[in-house]
Amino acid sequence: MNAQTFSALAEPNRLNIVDLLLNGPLTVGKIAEKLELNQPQTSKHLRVLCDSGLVEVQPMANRRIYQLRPEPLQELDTWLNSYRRLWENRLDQLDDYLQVLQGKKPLN
Amino acid sequence: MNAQTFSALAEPNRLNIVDLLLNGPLTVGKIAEKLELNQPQTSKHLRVLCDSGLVEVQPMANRRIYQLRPEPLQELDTWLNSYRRLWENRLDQLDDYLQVLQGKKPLN
DNA sequence: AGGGAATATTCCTGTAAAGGAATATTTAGA
DNA sequence: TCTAAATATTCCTTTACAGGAATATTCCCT
Repeated sequence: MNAQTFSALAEPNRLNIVDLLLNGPLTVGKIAEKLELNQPQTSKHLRVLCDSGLVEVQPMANRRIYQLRPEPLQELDTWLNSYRRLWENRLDQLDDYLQVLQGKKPLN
Repeated sequence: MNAQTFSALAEPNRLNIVDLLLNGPLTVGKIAEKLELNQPQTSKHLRVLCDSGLVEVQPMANRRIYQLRPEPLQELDTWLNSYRRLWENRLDQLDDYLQVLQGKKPLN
């Protein structure tokens, strides 16, 4: 797992940008406006997100349109696969408990 | 989504610690040994992981045994749910393409 | 070609965080 | 109680990064 992805998402404004771009691509100006950031900071954060691969840019005349790239998040999802058993075990236990409450299973 | 989780995982040594603890709880000494870190740095990283909730500690006499806590990773998984459609769409498109190759579907 | 809008970059400053070295703390055992 | 092992904390230095302000760049439009 690439730590750079975590590093990019560790900054709250950048996390907000990513969450915002989930609704679709946006220009720098729109991002700055919606998150109440000034333009230079927004550009700088977008630069970091670009470098980490979380975002890509498509020039459209005067504007630069930023949109999400799935790959890093996909890698994150794959990485998480190894960890799911941590809570799936606990959910199994909860499931067992619920079955006990319903009288469907004897208590060990 | 809590940015602190990303912040904790953004440091490569800490990410390695988390990956290592997937195999089971370990003492500070064992972690330091396996990752070739010195003891104070290891303790400091574990402190950060504790503060972020990714890890918990259980004192056992002289030793302190660290183990993973599922909750932050679970939250991360939930957060990722919103993003999965980003690549599932692309997989659907790949699936479509494969069906075209097999002559099962007309090309639009 | 010149002006203005949208965006990127640079410079500066303050702050947070990582690593190294030394030291403090806790606990078991003789 | 004294010692040693395991771990945590502190102090110091260096580096990275975020924000603000100013400026540079790019591109459209007239």
